[in-house]
Amino acid sequence: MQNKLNSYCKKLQANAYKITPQRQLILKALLDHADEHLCAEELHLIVKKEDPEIGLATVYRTLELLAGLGILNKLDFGNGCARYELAEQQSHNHHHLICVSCGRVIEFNDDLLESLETWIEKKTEFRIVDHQLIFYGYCKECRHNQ
Amino acid sequence: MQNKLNSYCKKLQANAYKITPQRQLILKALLDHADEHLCAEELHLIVKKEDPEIGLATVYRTLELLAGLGILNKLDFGNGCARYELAEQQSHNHHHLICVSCGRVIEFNDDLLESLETWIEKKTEFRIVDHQLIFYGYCKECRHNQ
DNA sequence: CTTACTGCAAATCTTTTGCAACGTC
DNA sequence: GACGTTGCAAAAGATTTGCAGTAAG
Repeated sequence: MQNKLNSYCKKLQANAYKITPQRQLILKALLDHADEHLCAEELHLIVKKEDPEIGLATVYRTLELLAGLGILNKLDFGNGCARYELAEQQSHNHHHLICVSCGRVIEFNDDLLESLETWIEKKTEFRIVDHQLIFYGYCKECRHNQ
Repeated sequence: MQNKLNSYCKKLQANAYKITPQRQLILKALLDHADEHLCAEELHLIVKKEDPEIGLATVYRTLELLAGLGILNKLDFGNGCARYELAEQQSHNHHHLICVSCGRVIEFNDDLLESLETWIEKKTEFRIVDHQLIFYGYCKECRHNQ
């Protein structure tokens, strides 16, 4: 936990960004909720508990900054707001199962997509640098409740 | 073209929705730009050429209606606005390559994902009803221009 | 001390909604 | 004629921006 926070701070410094209490709070909150895919508003609620003065705009600016540095992945689950996850600890090949009934987001790892990418690159001469795969459906619990 | 328009109108009527000039114009515009992934605003600009009175809200309401009937797929490429494509003529397994340089959207068909879905359903007991796969990268042209 | 960063409020952008008028069936 | 549909304007929700004050290096 603490060493991850440190490495993020180093990355900020390495790019001439300053380590501010707000940024540290936001990073800490992201680490504390590493499995949750928070959006800006939710993150704002969390960090406000520690520092009620912190502004929503700061959260947005920080998230954009961290995503630009590759510390975060910006995700779009079609809920009308962007969601974020820590990039580092996830492998390249992890995807999301979104339950259309309860909204639960389940992570799922796989590497089948890698061979697919290679095939596409050969076939289309498109140079792939990133991808997003989302499955919509019903999770185990929702299926049993119906 | 014309028979597709007819079949969409029949689907509307079958669900007790009325065939209005606005809805016909929107469907026609979607057919005329079947390869483009238009967003509400772009579609509005197109149909306004035929009927300057048509309102943006009507476009939004119609798109939502058509997506609900399965005539359209609603897509989210992370541009801050929803985009739409005609569902029917596309197979279930077609995906999008988005060039991060020029924004071009290239379609791409494949069925590798089907076996992946089957595997996931077995492994996670998640019942998949839909998916969205997006690749980000550089298209052939942008690669050559650099 | 310099320059980046913050909080606030206002602006922006996409999408939704309320409502009276209108048009389809 | 009934009721779904439209256009407009206002509202809503997410995100961005301008700016004056603040603080990190």
